[in-house]
Amino acid sequence: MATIREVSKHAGVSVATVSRVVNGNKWVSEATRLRVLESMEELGYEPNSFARSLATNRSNTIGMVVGDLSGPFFGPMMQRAEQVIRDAGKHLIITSGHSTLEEERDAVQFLLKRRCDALILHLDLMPDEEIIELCDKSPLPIILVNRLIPELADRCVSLDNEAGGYLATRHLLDLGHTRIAHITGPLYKSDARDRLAGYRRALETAGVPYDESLVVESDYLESGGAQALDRLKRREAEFTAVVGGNDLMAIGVINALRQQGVRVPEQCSVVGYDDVVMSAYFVPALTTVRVPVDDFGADAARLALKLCEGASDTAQLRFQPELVERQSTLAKGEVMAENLSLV
Amino acid sequence: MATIREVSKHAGVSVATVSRVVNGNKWVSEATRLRVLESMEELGYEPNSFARSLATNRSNTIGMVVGDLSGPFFGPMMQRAEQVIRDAGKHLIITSGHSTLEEERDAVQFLLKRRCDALILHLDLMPDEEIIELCDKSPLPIILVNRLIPELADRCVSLDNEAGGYLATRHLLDLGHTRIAHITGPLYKSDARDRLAGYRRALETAGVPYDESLVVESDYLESGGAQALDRLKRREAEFTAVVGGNDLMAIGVINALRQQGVRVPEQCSVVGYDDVVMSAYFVPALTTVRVPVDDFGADAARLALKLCEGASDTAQLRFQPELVERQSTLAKGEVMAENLSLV
DNA sequence: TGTTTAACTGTAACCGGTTACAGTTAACTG
DNA sequence: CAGTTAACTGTAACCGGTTACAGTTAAACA
Repeated sequence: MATIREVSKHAGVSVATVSRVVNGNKWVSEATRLRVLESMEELGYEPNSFARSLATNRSNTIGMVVGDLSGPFFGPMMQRAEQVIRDAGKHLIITSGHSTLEEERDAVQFLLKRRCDALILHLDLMPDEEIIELCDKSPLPIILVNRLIPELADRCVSLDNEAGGYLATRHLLDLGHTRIAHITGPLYKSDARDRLAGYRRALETAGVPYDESLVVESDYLESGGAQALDRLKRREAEFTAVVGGNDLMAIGVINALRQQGVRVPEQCSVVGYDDVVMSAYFVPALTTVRVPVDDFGADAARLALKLCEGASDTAQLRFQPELVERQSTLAKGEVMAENLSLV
Repeated sequence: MATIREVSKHAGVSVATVSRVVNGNKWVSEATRLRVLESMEELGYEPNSFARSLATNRSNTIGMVVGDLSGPFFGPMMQRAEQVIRDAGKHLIITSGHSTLEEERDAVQFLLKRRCDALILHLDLMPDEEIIELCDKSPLPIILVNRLIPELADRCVSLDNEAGGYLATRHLLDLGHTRIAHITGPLYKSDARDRLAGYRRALETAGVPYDESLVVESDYLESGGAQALDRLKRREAEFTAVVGGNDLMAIGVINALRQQGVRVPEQCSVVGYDDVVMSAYFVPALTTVRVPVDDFGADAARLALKLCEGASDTAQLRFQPELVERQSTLAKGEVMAENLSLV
């Protein structure tokens, strides 16, 4: 592979001039530029990215940490982010946090060693303080996705989860339901707490008393949805609708209800959260809260690129959730059988 | 950030010695090693990966091209590959081919410029000859995933699609079906052709004549499944079962059948291909052919790492498909209504 | 005792770019 | 016409590692 010195010799100019041509510096005469380009072509010259990075101290790489490379949630986010970053001529390195704190730290350190130009992080488990310290210490721009840390608000791309919880619950209230169960995600995660807060606000606004026995904390997994339903049953809770903390748990709930002979949505309405691809295919198609993960990806990438350029006038990026009505919810008036009791 | 020279000064040794310690070279006395390690610790030294790459001409990076970062198919593959590669202390750079030939070429060139140590490619559109030429020209190891090119067999991690097509069809034959439609993927793709070949072999083996009018070429998309069904209908084809070229088309077919009032599996059995996550959740849960994409990822990564180390004694990695029986197929004896006719 | 050899360490030349700085024109200004 | 400036080009130092080679020491061997 040809080097810049070979090209410079071939074209009869200095290496500096070749470098200028390669980097589009304007102080090169048209004649020289053409001669150099010709030589480059002829020798099949490709700049060595290692040398370039060493000299400029920029890797032209943006690092990304996601919880899971295979989950339905992150796919669209990565897709759009990669698109944006590649269009800018840079590379995206993705690593997975695998949903353990240790792995999350690892993944971040891994990317830092790699001297990425910026980092886009989706961290589930790392506590706020640790992230704040991380941002303070590292010299490179760091973007947080799907998480709002007040101290770093202008580095966060997030969704208003409180509003999402409100929206889901409000939808059921509007349908006439008043006994509404809520299966939350792990409450050490802020998104789960926020959704719960939205659930409570919706009830309050509608004048429906908050009933602790209708709320179960779970784990965002399908199996967790089924388990949570089991706990509600043991509590002898009565309800005609369920707000799932995410789509997977909602699907778990529906499957478990079905096994118990309860028909959805006729006897019990269920709302999900995330609008994962599968939700549209599931039967009954899931009514859910859409989280614009793809926009997260695109905006996080754009923000990262901007910060790489040295910009600092960043505005907080906060998205509003939307309700997607499908077939898993029904007005209480249309409930066919008597109210559901799992006792 | 401390450099190797600062560390060497601090420890009172030469840069060569520090480098030896960092790289685990054995010709260093224990005392010196400890002194150097202490200095490294004290100064918070981290080797500069650019400089290292420049000097060694290795990037410690493996590049991967997939059709789509967000699809259900590639997720598990990336997940496992990343795991394996990170455990080896290297990085994975993933780029997406976005299902156009132009983008596929782009993605590959992008990674080559980056001077990855090896490439793992899932190419849908690039013709065999171009890939062969690519492998001949580039000095680095290239692994092909989900594709078998005879000339490069020892570089391919693939599935026996012919066997898969056979398996799916055989399953339906075993259930007593004889009028079995097949909706193929685009026949310029070898996997679609192979599955079709398997379909034919199964019929032949069972003594059922091959009927061209039962085969429709489509596009691997859900909408394509519905369209294909439409074409069968217009042909006035009669059948009691369908072999889908992949899960998405199978789901498209089932949804379309349902809209026409045909019940699945009672009136028509449908088999998918891929065993995408969604298939288990779909109602009826899809009977399908499992493609071990996660193993593709892991094995491709391992193979890539091995080739990086200079190994050359590679054996071809060919997986056998498995049938996953779920609820979308039923014995013909149990067909409730009369045979299905869409006329 | 002289010679070989193993164990360890250092010097300096690379790897292939970028870029500060200096130098050379030629046009332009006062 | 001297002085300034814009346009262009080259030299060489630098980025921060790796590693060939040479040098030193001390133990092992003949």
